[in-house]
Amino acid sequence: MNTARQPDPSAAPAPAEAEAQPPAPAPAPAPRGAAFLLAQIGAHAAGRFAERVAALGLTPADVGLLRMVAGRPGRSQRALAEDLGVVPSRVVALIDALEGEGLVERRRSAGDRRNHELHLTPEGRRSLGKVSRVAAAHEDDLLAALDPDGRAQLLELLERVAAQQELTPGVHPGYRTLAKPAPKRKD
Amino acid sequence: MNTARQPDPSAAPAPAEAEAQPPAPAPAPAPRGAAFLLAQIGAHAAGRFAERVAALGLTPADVGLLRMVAGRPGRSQRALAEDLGVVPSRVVALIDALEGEGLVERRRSAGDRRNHELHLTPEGRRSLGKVSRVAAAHEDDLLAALDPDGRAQLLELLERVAAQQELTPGVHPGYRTLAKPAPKRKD
DNA sequence: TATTGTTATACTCTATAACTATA
DNA sequence: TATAGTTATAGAGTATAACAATA
Repeated sequence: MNTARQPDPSAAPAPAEAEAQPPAPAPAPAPRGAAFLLAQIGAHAAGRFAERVAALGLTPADVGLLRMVAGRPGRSQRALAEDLGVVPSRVVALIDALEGEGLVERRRSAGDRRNHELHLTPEGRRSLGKVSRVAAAHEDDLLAALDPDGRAQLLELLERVAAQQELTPGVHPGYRTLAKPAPKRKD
Repeated sequence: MNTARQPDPSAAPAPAEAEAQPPAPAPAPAPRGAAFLLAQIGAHAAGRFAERVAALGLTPADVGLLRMVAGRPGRSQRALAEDLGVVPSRVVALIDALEGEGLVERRRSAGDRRNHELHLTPEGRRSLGKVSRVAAAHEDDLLAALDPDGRAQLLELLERVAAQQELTPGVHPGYRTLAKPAPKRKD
């Protein structure tokens, strides 16, 4: 795994493309707010994390699911679906994959035989351990620009924002059919 | 548009599910680092922004494209594709949509008739103006937890991270086939 | 022959809804 | 009749690659 290189079209100064444009002091209404930076860095971070866990044969969604199962073993798929904000059929597919790799186990509930209690296998636990190490490296690379003090500051600010926005701790919105693609065009 | 509500399964304490797990003081390896928060908040921000611009009949990708065309009118589709890190055929589809709504215009280049020079129409400019207002409201809502001082701090920290990570200003990684979904499973 | 833009095709992901088995 | 889980189907979005026009 490399460390943090992005292509870098780097928007070369562009030869002014003289045509009808004035010297253009601020030609591009490029978004420069914190909201855009958060979305940009967030997507970048998610992408890099995906690359890293892909090396472990996992997707970010897999990781989230492993974490939730680890956090509360015995959970039903329906409960999981609700917490993640996805449809139950999607949980089926996700668990199928994890079970196929021997990381998660479905157990028929004794009490209500319709339920599947979800549990991590020993290998699932090992896998999650690897994820933790990967996540630590990821964090360190992503915040390479900041010293411990800056990182603490950033963390504190982000926590305040997350709390005020009522984001469920540990649940990435990526599960929730990310903001319906579009209102459907008319042509 | 509402302001900032997310479901909120709120991770109820969970009845300890006694089985083989000890009382588990920290049962869930829920990610609590800044990297995760950045990804989480970033996705949330992107989703909310998508909702807002959807009200204008636009997708976030449309907005990015409008901004780039506005920033450097006359650009060719190929140049745009390179800057965004996407394949040219995708630019075709994006521009088709924007042209269909009369926001962008293709003009055959006089010099090289293979090229299409892209320009904003007056309506495209108006549309971008609306986007700016929406973006400001979005920023304000997203950072409601922070006072002006905190916002400035956050912005500064994010800018440092973005620069170190070599993120192209104004270009959301969402265009770049977000980190190939998975390494393909073996079952 | 190389390049810009376009179209055609295939693939992946996801939600919807029908279906099974339990209750 | 209602609920947990599953399967079948269809839709959206995207990349790949073949193609047309121009250089």
